[in-house]
Amino acid sequence: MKKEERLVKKITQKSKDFSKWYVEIIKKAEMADYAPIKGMMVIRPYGFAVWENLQNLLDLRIKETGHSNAYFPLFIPESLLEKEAEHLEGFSPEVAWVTHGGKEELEERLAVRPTSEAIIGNMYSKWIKSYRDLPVLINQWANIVRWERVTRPFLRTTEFLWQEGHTVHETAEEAQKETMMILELYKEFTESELAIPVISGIKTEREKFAGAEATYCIEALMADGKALQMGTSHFLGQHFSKVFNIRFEDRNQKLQYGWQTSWGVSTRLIGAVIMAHGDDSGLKLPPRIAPIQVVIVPISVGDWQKTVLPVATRIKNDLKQAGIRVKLDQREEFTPGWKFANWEMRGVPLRIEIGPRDIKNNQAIAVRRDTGDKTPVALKELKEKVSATLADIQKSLLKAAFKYQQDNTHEVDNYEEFKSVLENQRGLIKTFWCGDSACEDRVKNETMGTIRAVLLDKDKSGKAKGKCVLCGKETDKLVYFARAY
RNA sequence: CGGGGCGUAGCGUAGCCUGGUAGCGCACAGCGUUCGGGACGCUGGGGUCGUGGGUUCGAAUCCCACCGCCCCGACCA
Repeated sequence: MKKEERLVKKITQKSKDFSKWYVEIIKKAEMADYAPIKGMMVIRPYGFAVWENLQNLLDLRIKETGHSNAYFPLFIPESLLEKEAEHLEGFSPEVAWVTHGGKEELEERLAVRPTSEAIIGNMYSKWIKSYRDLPVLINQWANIVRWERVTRPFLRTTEFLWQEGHTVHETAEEAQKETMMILELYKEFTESELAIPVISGIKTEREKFAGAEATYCIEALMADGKALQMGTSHFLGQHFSKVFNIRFEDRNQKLQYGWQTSWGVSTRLIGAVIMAHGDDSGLKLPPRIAPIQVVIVPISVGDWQKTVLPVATRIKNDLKQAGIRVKLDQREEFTPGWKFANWEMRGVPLRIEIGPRDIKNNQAIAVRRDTGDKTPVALKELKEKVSATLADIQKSLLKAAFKYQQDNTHEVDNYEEFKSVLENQRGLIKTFWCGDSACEDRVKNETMGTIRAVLLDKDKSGKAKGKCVLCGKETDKLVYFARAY
């Protein structure tokens, strides 16, 4: 009871006003703050540390699969951006343009990159001459600007950070294989590091990336029942290689256009982590990406500086040596109770309390952020217990998120039920769709639901055929509908 | 970009209708007592009342324009 009162007092409840909760958590946990420019935010040190952890973990995977990092220019000449018509049309409403250098008006406008296919394609055409130059497997970590009308911290900001892979291959099969490999890599990454389960599949024509042949995606279900696109992997075919003239002489001495892919995830993932795991007490960060995995709060009573603090310090050093990101909060201006609440707000996965009573018993109290469980742990076992508990928290966060996803995935076979689910419960709707964009548009107009992904064959698990939820036509397209961010 | 709502200290707000010294809580600073779930007392600092213009002797308050934010639609990682 007391606990609930406290929470109500401090932050908006997640269930009561999700949007407000989300923004409040971000500000109070010092993840980010609004900048004095519309739609732009400052990622504060705590939030940026999450990004750095996430980035490192993903970067490792990208490199393990044979890719190298590089960096391309922020500005893209208009003439380059114009080359792929569909691409330009898709992005032009949200491109920021540089028109002046100092006082001089530029002869050609420069786009602030909304994505880098164009500038990278331009460079690749210079570098690729032979099949021996392939595959080109390059990734870049960069900032992107898209002039969005509606923005939200992390989920959609005018400028955001991301990673974009751009590869070129000899054959369509190879490029397709790369596209799918990255899709799987993203899926594995979000599940094992962010503890967010995702659905994956292919986008419809309507939803695919401007200029791509096919867009594959991972999508996660958020706590308000809306779906969030977490990452995309595009099979670009030869669209860009044809317009940027990326040609090579193949093994039969014939000139061929390269087969390309591009793929990316962004700082949006941080927003997903906040929404997926957070609760009324604040953030819950998965241990794998938490800037602080363990916080030690000494109980500052009596001559604690002489009795408690040395033990707390020793614990800190032990854990640090074991490779755990640990912080000892020995500030005197705050009471233990305040610190408990504060670190919970910031989502630290595990707290260790140690006071005079514990010292006597040669123990400390370990408190889990995910469950709230308090367990006394013998000091000599602490290192092992902490490591094990962190691993368990990571697992249980994923498990809880997975359960939520399952509980909110509705298999539906008629449109009445479809509408009612989307209206009342939201969540993911798994159903058949004929493939006709007229049916897709009708759903969007009537329910605001969109097709998040068309399931790939391997994920269909037996359900090969069914009837379109709208028109009733026989189809093999099993899809997920949802309202989306 | 349409429809609605809101801008007063870092945050949450009172005051606006009926023009006349900007107030409160939290946070912040200092000192002291505290400290096992958001401590308490005393003292103190902090305000272009979103911005610009107008009306008026006088504007947070009335009028106009603009900007920003939130919600609901259209567009998107």
